[in-house]
Amino acid sequence: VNQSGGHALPLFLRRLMLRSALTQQEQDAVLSLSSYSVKLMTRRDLVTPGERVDYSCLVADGLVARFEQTALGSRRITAFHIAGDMIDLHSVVLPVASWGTTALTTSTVLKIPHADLQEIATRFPAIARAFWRDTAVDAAVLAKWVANVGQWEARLRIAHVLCEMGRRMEAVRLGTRSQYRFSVTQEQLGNALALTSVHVNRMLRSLREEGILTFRRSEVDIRNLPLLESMANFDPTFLMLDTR
Amino acid sequence: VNQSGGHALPLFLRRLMLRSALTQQEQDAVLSLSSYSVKLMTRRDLVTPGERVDYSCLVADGLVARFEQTALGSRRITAFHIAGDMIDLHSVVLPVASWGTTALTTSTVLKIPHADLQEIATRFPAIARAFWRDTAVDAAVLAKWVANVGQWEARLRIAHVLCEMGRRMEAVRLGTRSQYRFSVTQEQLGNALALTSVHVNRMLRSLREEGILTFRRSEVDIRNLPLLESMANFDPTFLMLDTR
DNA sequence: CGAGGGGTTGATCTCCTTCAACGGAGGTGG
DNA sequence: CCACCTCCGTTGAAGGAGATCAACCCCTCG
Repeated sequence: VNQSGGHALPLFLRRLMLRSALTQQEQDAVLSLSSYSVKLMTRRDLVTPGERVDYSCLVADGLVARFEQTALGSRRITAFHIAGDMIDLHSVVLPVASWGTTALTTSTVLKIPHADLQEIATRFPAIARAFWRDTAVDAAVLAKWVANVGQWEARLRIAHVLCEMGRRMEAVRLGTRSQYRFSVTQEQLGNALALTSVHVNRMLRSLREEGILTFRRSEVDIRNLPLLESMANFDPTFLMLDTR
Repeated sequence: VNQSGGHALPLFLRRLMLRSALTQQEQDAVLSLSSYSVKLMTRRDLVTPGERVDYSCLVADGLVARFEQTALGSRRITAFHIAGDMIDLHSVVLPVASWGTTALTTSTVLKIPHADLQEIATRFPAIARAFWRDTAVDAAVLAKWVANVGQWEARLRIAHVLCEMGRRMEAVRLGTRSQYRFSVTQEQLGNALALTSVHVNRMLRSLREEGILTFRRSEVDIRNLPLLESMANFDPTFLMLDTR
């Protein structure tokens, strides 16, 4: 109960407060949530699709993906989650998730009982609103992905995701918007963007050859961020990371 | 205030209650929400992207689409909304929407002030939870779309959407899961599915020639629903329309 | 009756997939 | 400590699903 990974709750609170104002009392309630920490190896599933859960997962460290799965077992990544992200806040109100979550790298995750989340949401309407708001932002990001995957050619899709991740990394101080660690394989990146790993590789090469960015050994280094953002038509407002 | 389109609130309440249990008192609170009804012609925008709104939109009649828009003006449909759908419940907690909404056919929409929605959500935690849950289901549907658009070839994407709309139409008694009115042009359907209208046309033809379904003059008639659902890998649970 | 939007079909082109091979880095066991 | 193994990245060649371009049709509405 509130063992290691103790940095995650403050991080989560900070993210909540980027989007919602909370009183000191409400902040304390969030910080005193009980939790237990779980360490996951690469490729370990955290939640399998259709499973009933009674806790939500807060990433303390590492990289976790949310995915859809068909009856045949094929998976499609629909979201990447980094430290400070509550992956499945949704499950508080939808305990039988339609999606699954899996660790892309060795990760530490805090499991927080639904009962506790529900309790503080009921006690503090502002917290309920903050949770609801975070779920709404999540939907907005997914809507952007639908548009992104459906609308543009491979290079621009890759560009868009790398812009998005940069902003999110920066918001939790895991790097800057143009330099950060992103431990996905080209295969996984392609899976999320509806591309084959072969084509992801070729497009990364073309971006590299044009001096726009490099992506080697999990390190993203965007050399020409304004160009990348403009070609991807990237507009960060949908992330709701610096508004109030 | 609560003029015509008066059937919409009961429809909305029924949909909420498919997913959440509410006491009589809570039900009354939902039904007595104030609203004013707006009639929209085809291709009229209801909310433009980036606009600040102080009301949410409940579809009473017609077909409304939610879309993403780039700086250049190109649009991508990310959701279809039918009677009983609260299109942008999200905007209660995110008043500056990142998306827009537009009428695909002549439609009637009830605008419900955020202040009122917020008020009943604060007064009744169960209603707050029901709203939050609906937002979570919306995210789940979007996640399915990400996977659907990214994963399968054109025929199967079309099949999947037609299965989805059938279930939703049936849930609000606008038809059956295999026969319903869906007033989108092939252009709009393609826009939502990342396909050109030309290719949508060809795929609909191939589905028709194989006796699986017809889609003429806005009327969807699925002749072989089991086959369609299985080829699209359609699993209706993500819609949360018959669970509790 | 004319105009315009949407549906239908054909021909060509292209972006991306598929298949296949090889290389490099890290990890493991002898 | 080195050999082996496996996963991932890299590159080439060929094939295909869907886009693009361009007609023509039908229906509706003014």
